[in-house]
Amino acid sequence: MQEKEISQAVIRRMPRYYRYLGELLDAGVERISSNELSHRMNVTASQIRQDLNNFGGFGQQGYGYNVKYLYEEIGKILGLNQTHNIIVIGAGNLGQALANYVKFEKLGFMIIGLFDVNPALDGVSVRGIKIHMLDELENFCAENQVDIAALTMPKQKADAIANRLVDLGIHAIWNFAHVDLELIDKDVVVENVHLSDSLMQLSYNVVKNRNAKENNS
Amino acid sequence: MQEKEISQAVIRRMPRYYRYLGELLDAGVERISSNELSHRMNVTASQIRQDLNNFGGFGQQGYGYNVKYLYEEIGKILGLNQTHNIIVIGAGNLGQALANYVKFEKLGFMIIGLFDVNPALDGVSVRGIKIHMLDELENFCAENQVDIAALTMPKQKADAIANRLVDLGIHAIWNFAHVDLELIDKDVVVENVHLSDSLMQLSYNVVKNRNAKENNS
DNA sequence: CTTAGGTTGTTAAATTTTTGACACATTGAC
DNA sequence: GTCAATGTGTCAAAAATTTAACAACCTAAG
Repeated sequence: MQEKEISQAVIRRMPRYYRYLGELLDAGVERISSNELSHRMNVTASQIRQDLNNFGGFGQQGYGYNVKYLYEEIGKILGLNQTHNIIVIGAGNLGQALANYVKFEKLGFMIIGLFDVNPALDGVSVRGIKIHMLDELENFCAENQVDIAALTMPKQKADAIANRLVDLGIHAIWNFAHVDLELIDKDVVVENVHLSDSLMQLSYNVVKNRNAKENNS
Repeated sequence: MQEKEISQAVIRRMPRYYRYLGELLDAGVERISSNELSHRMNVTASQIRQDLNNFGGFGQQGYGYNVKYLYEEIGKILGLNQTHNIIVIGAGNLGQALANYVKFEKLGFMIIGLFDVNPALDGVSVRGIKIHMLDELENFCAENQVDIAALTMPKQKADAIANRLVDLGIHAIWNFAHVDLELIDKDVVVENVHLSDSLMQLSYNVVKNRNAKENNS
């Protein structure tokens, strides 16, 4: 069905389009041209048209794009027309932060369980979501449809748990641990969120900016 | 000093090199060739050499790269040879998660204060880091050197606070709010961490993977 | 000292990504 | 109904990024 491979560079931009279209929708805007959207989003109109055309022609010449229609179509492309059940491994601050983030539910991502090894957390609930002990993982996965696992535990344990999850039939991992998971030959999709990396990128740009100023003065 | 602009694509890869070199260092490895590193990291050796050469020749023909030296040099490039003071705006779960993340300190990023509007949090400490009320922001910035502000509050307030921070002399923002900050003509470096976007990317790949399997069967 | 093997820095080619240009379809005013 | 204005989809050009190739150089063994 997927006619040709679409580059991840394009995929990375789709959520941003989705966000802006959602805002337009809330503001009651009915239609928008690639040109106007390009001004708001600070990208070229050509890129918007090119990106969208990877998935089909959603616009109409002389009219532009219907905001509601395009919003829904991008939602479908991103798989937001179905719900995804998520479990979070690691019920520390970050795990609990994810559980508390209501926004995800609006997008169809339901956090249905948290797991940890700390006995003090056993049975505790976060916004109605129960924290389980890690050894209950197998039972839980047998009784519930789990689509995505978010990994927020220390990096030392990440690899072992990732492999355990894949063997349990979970083929998508949202990885917050500060390692590149080694899942060679496994049928699994991984999305990394490396906060330290992001912070280092910021740091680089801070220092660059500071140096540029000094040289100008 | 910065001879030519280095593309953000290269900068995005530097923290990953830094991480792998740190692991090699811990493992007691003294020297490494771009070829061996490329196998471990699953990139081309050519890309490694090309990337590093943007910043100067750190290797030696016939020898390779000295792990310790290269690690330190990349650290300098990323600005990790100096400390950066961070304040976190929003002391909810995510803000507290950041405050609890010891790893950042090892990299030289010191979280020196949390801010919130919730009176219940006034004076509470997270790992020794005090939570202040948001109206103390001006005083705090006058009395402390603040390099980076992390924004973890709801998106509705993000823009106003970002502008307030810049006016207070903070020129770097680590933005977790689910908006693109509007800081036109301001002298500020922004690094976005859009968790929802990341999750949508994962969702796209999940659905794609699922479809591919169905078509093969 | 010589030489075979190994590895970088660098140049060139290939590939991917982004931008520009325009034919042609649609709208809406008159 | 006509026509100027608008705006997409798409093709081609430009720019950026990645990969390949190789000369120059270093290491280390004999």
